[in-house]
Amino acid sequence: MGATMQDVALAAGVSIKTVSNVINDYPYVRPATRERVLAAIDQLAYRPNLSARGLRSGKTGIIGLAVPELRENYFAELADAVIRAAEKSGLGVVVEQTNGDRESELRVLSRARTHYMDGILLSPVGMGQADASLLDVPFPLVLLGERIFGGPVDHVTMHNVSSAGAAVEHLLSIGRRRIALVGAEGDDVSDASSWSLRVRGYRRALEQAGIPVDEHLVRRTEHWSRAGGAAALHELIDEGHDFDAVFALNDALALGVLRGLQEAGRRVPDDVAVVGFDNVDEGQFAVPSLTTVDPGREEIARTAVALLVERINEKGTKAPARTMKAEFSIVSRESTGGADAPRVAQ
Amino acid sequence: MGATMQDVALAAGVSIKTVSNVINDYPYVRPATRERVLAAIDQLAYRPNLSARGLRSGKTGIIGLAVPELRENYFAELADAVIRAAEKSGLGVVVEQTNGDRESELRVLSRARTHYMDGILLSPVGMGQADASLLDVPFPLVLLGERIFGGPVDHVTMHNVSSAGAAVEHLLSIGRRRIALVGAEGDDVSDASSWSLRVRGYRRALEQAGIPVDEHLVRRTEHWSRAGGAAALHELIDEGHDFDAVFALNDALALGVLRGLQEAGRRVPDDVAVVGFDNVDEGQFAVPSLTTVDPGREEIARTAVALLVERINEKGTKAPARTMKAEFSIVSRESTGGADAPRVAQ
DNA sequence: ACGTTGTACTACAACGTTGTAGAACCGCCC
DNA sequence: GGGCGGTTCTACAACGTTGTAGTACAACGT
Repeated sequence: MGATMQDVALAAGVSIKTVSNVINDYPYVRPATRERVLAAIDQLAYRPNLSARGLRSGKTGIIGLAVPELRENYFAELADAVIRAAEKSGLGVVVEQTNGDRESELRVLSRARTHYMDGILLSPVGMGQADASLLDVPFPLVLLGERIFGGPVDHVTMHNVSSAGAAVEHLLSIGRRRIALVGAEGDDVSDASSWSLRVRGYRRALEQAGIPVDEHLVRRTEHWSRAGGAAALHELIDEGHDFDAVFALNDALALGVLRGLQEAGRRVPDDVAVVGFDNVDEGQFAVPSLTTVDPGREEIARTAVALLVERINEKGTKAPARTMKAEFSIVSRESTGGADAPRVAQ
Repeated sequence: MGATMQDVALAAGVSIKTVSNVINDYPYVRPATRERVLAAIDQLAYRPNLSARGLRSGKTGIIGLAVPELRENYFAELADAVIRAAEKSGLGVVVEQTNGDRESELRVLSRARTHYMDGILLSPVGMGQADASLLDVPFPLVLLGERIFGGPVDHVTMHNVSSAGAAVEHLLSIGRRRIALVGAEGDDVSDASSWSLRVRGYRRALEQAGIPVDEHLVRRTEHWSRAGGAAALHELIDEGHDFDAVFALNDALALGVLRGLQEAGRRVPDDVAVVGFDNVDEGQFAVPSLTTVDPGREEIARTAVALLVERINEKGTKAPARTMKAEFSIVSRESTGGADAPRVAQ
C-alpha cells in the first residue's frame, strides 16, 4: 500500500535513517542529499506511518477533547476553536462526548483510549471540586471551565466574576436599576461553579453602585437551557416582580428569556433589557440580537492547546500547575439598545 | 509509565503471546489461565498500546470525520451522531474542518493524517460531480451528502426529492396553495445538489396537485444562512408577490424566513406557514417552533459508520460501491399550525 | 502401539519508525 | 603529520504488539 521509509531510502540512494533525518529537520544533512530525499518522498507520495512513529517516540500527534455535548452550541464552537488551534500545531483532535456525566468524565481519565492520545483537554461538568485529586493522571491533561480549581493540573478558565460584573455595569450604564438574574446550577452547589462566580460578580457590581440586591430577582433554574430561561422569566412575571433588565448567566437562558418576554408582551429593550453570557453565534441572529459577554473562547482554546503542547513536550521536570484566564469583553447588541444590528452576512 | 504485555505476562506467569491471546479472545486458552491473566491485567491497570497494535495490525481504531464547520448546527449534530455511533464500534473520531473549501476537502483525501486513520467519512461541500474520480483513494472512504453521485465509493444520503415533496404536500394538506421556495446554491449549479434535488421534489408535488409553479416564488440565495432566508423573504414581500407558505430548503434559511416574516408583520402560521429542512435542535425552540423535514440524521450516521467499518474489515475482494438513503419524516410544529409546541424540557 | 485430531501454550519475527553509537571524511591548527 | 572538532552519513537496536510456526500433551479410533 503506502510507501515506507525503506522505499524512499532505496529510491534516494541513502540509508533509511537519513530519510528520517530529513523528515525531522536534522541539521547535518547536505542540501544535495536533502533534495534527493525530498524528491523521492514526493515521487513516491510517501507519508510517515504515525503508528510506527507513535510506538517509537511515544507520541501520536493526537489529542483528545472531552466535552459534554457537541450539539450544545457553546461546545460546538469551543471544539471548532480547539480543532483550529490544534491544527496549527499539527495535532489531530479526537472528540469525545461525556453528556455532562461524572462517570463518563472519569472514564475519559482512565481510558484505554488514552494510550493513543498525547494528552487530553477535559471540560468537566459532572465532576466537582471533591474530585480534584482524581485529576492527578499520568498523562498531560488540561482542564477547561470552572468546576474545579486548585487541582493538580493546568487549567484554563475565564474571568467569571469580573465579566459578570461588567455585564451588570453595562445594564446600569443604560439606566437600568432593577436587574433580575437568571442562572442554573445542579444540586451540588459549589463555590466554584459558573453560577456562584457570576452571581458574585452580579452582587458586587450592584453593591458598588449602591443598589441593594432584591433576592426575589435572583432566579436559579435546573438547566442551562432556553426552556429554563423562559420558565424563570414567566415565574418572575407571574409573581408580579418589577424589573427592567435580565442578566442571564448563559446565552441559552438569555434566548429563553427573550422568548418569554415576547410571549409576555414585554418589549426588548424598551421594557426589559437582556444580557447573556458566552457569545454564541446564535445570539447575533436572535430577534432582537443579543447583548452578551464574550468570554474569550478563541483565546481559551488557543491557550489550552498551547499549555497541553508544552506539557507534552515537557522533559522530566514537571512544572507546577498553572491557571490561565482569557480576556473578556461585552458585545453590545439590540437587546440592550446597542448599535450592533443582527448580522447581515454569514 | 504504563505496564506492557511483558509485565502482565511476567505477573501471570505466562508468555506474552498468551496475554495477547486472552485480550483478543483467542478460544484456546484454559479458563484458569485466562483468569490469571485478567487478574494481572486488572492489578497492573494494563492498557494495550494502540500505536503498537496499529503498527502491527495496520488498524488504529480511529476514523476521521471531515465536515465543513462544527459551528453550523447541522454538522455539530451530525458529528454528535457519528461519534456516538463510532463509539459503539469502539472507534474514536478525529474531527477535521474543511470550511466547505474544495482544496481542504481534497487535502483530507491525501493527508499525512491518513496513515493513522482506518478510514474517513467525508461530507463534501466544495467538491463537485466533476471531482468524482478523485474519490478513488487507497483507504476506506464513505461519502455523506449529495454533492457527488455515482462515485467509486460508498455513499450515504437522504431522500431529497421525495422528502421535499412530502414537505410541500404537508403545506398543501393544510390548505396552502401559493407556496414559495427559498434555497441556496453556489455558482456551480449541479443536477445533484441539495438545491436541485429538493426543488425537483417541490415541483413534482405541486404538479401532482395540479398547481402551476409560479417562478417568482422560487428564490435562490447565495448562502444556507439565516441572513439569506431573511433577505429572500424581504425580496418576496418587496416585490409584492402573494404567498401563503414558504418551504425553506434548510432550517437556517427557515429561521431567517421566520425572522423576516416577523419583521414584516406577517403572522405565522396564520398568514404564512413555514417548513424547513434538517430538523436541527434549534427549530424546536424557535418562536414559533419550526415544522421541518427530519432527514434521518441518526440513521445516516449509523449507516455511514457501519459501511465504513465493513470496508475497514474487508479482505481483498472489494465489494462494489453502495448508496444508502435514510428514512425521512415530517416533524409538524407550530409554524404550520402543528401540534408540537416548543419543547419545555431540554 | 500407532497415527490423527484437538487443545493449550510458546518462541520468534515482523510492522515502520527513531535514538544511540559510531564510522568516515573534511579542514584546521600547532 | 598528528590530533581535534565539525560535518555527514550509516548500522543496529528498540518501541509493544500480533501472525506464523511450532512444541507438547491428551483423547480418540483403529
